[in-house]
Amino acid sequence: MNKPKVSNAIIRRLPRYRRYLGYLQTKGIKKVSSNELSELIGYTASQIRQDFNTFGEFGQQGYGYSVDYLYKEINKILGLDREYKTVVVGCGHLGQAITNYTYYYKIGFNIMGLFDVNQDIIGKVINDVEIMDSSELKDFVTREGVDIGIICVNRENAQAVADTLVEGGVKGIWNFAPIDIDIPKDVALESVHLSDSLHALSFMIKSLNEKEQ
Amino acid sequence: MNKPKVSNAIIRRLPRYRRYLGYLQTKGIKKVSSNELSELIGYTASQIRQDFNTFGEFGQQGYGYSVDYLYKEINKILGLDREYKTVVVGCGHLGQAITNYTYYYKIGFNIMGLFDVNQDIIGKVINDVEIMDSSELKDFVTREGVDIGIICVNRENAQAVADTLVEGGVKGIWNFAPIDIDIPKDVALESVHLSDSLHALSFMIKSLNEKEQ
DNA sequence: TAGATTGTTAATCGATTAACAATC
DNA sequence: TAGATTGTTAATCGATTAACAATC
Repeated sequence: MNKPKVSNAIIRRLPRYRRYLGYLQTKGIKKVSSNELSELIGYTASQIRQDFNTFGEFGQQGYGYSVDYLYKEINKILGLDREYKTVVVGCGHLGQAITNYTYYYKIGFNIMGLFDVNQDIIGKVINDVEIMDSSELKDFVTREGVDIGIICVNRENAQAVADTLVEGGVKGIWNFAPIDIDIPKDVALESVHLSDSLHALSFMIKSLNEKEQ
Repeated sequence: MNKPKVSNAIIRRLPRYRRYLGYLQTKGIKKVSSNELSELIGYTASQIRQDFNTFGEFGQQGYGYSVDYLYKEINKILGLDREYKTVVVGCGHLGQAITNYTYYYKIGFNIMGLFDVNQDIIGKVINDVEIMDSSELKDFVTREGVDIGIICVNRENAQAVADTLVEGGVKGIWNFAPIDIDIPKDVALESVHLSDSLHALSFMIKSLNEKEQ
């Protein structure tokens, strides 16, 4: 009922904490202090403690944090302690890359269906999932109770696909089309704007160039 | 000499301004006020004016901003008024998607070479560029004066590829491997952490769920 | 117990927003 | 000229950092 309202800055840091804790786990490290994490990740120890304490008390004074426990708790915070039924719309290289990626690191995101409008590739099977005609998208999403739709179509069709996904009842959309799509505010939206990212890189290169001169 | 030190927040907004100004251009719109931009993009008019004035005076009091002029100026600010020699390392689906993408929206990022370690695909041609053996990467980068390296290899090999690119003398790296690579601070680095993005989406879905209950 | 490190409050810093004088 | 809108300063807000008491 009472939304705690977590800032976007913290949301962006959480997956990073998770990544490093996973790394420590593979190293067999059992315990870590905020200072050690600070050295590893690059955030201040103070910020790390503040971030964790937004969600609970996960440490032990005088000792530090249990890597295993903290990793599990952050997974819970991120909502990674469950499975998400997922579809990919648009099976070009990007769609296939994302499908493989999600398949490979399979932790909770099950690709239930692939969709495309191109008749030449409909019927093709990728990672045990058949590519279906996009005209079946809405029915499939509704029938199967799909949670997440991944949009890998072009700019022109992205909004229409998003509308269909929302009508079908998805809870979240991961958008790769280079456009800001519009959806109801009770559906989560995460967009990856590759061109924006590339242009930010261009800016940084230019800035470093100017500094040198 | 004197670095103006532009905040990361502004850097992230700049490509977005560019995107919307490009959109206004295709609509044939010649003039826009900070209030109109605010409505369109979602930032406050005050922030928009502040952002622009970090770099210069691009508007005219009582009138607004010339779309064409502002678009050109933002391109200059972003360093998009030049060409970048670019290579892609790793030609799986992701590498090919990025190659196609960069080829399709060809504005300044020329893919000069593609590299992979897989002998089965070396020699294959994508968008007029042949896939070469990764062992030739460093020589190629040095010889051709490559500016940007795009890393689309797996986590295990990403740091080694980055090292090679830096040795070859690139000015910037666009990294898609799910790891924080380490490079000298005079080389620009932009990482796209797909898993972090997906996990942020998961968090947002969970938060919206909890709000509903 | 003494030392270490968290949890948390208070201080600082930076970014965003509001307000308005300048001026087209 | 009057109206509109920028450029810019000042006020506010929020996020980060510092400090330290609590406590393992």
